[in-house]
Amino acid sequence: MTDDRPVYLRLRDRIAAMILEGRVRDGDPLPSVRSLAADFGANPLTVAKAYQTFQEEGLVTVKRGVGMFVAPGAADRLRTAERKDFLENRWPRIVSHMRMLGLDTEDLVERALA
Amino acid sequence: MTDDRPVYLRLRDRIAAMILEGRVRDGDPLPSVRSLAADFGANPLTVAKAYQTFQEEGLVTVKRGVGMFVAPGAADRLRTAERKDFLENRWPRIVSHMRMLGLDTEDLVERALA
DNA sequence: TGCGGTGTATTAGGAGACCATCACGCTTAT
DNA sequence: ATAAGCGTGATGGTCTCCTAATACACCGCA
Repeated sequence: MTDDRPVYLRLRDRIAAMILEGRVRDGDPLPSVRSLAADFGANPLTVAKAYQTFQEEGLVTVKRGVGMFVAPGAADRLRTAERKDFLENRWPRIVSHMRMLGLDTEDLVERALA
Repeated sequence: MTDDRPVYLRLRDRIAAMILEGRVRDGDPLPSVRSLAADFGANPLTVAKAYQTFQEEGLVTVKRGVGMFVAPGAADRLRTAERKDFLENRWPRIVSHMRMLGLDTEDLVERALA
């Protein structure tokens, strides 16, 4: 209801949040696909699909038979990429939508600090 | 690429924008499903599906064999509903996402709506 | 009355996401 | 050496959603 996006994308967001919020740092081990699958009530392959998107960007390194680890500088690179995507793609649309709805600046900022 | 959402939802946004921006007013005829389909390169039934979401909310009235028309007070009701949805559901997530990225919400909002 | 416009019910196709299963190769700890 | 845990590959199936093609029912006007 609240989020109808695919499971593997929500998992991707969860993993990204762990890195961006510093809950896991460079070189730290990430949760195994099996444990994350158990936590999330999902299939291990679905979790693997989420991790795969980070591997392709070199943000996590894989040691076969051991696990997945945060790549060096992953947090910075991820933050840079996410900022760029947000500011260049998402934010302009959000702004035009807000203008179309005639939303007030004070109202938005006020709610943002709640 | 830039928007992977279903066609009927993008059409819904386009129709909503026509109403919210006052390009069509109460009682005005809306583009026929066939003409909109031709413009958008979509199927007439896909357009009909977009219109259907507005019918269910009573924002457009249907005259079979004639066309679709903007219902009385549609713009106001639509604006109210869209504002509520944005402020209650979308905006909080956007704000938390900006915080995670270390972006200044207040600064961005003021620049955007200046 | 006939024609061209309208919306729409039916039906079917296709794509994507997700899960289940089995198996394999790898590494680490016991 | 053995066992346990790890990521990964190959299949296959199911489910949901989106989209499409066809055909039909309706209305207004010449």
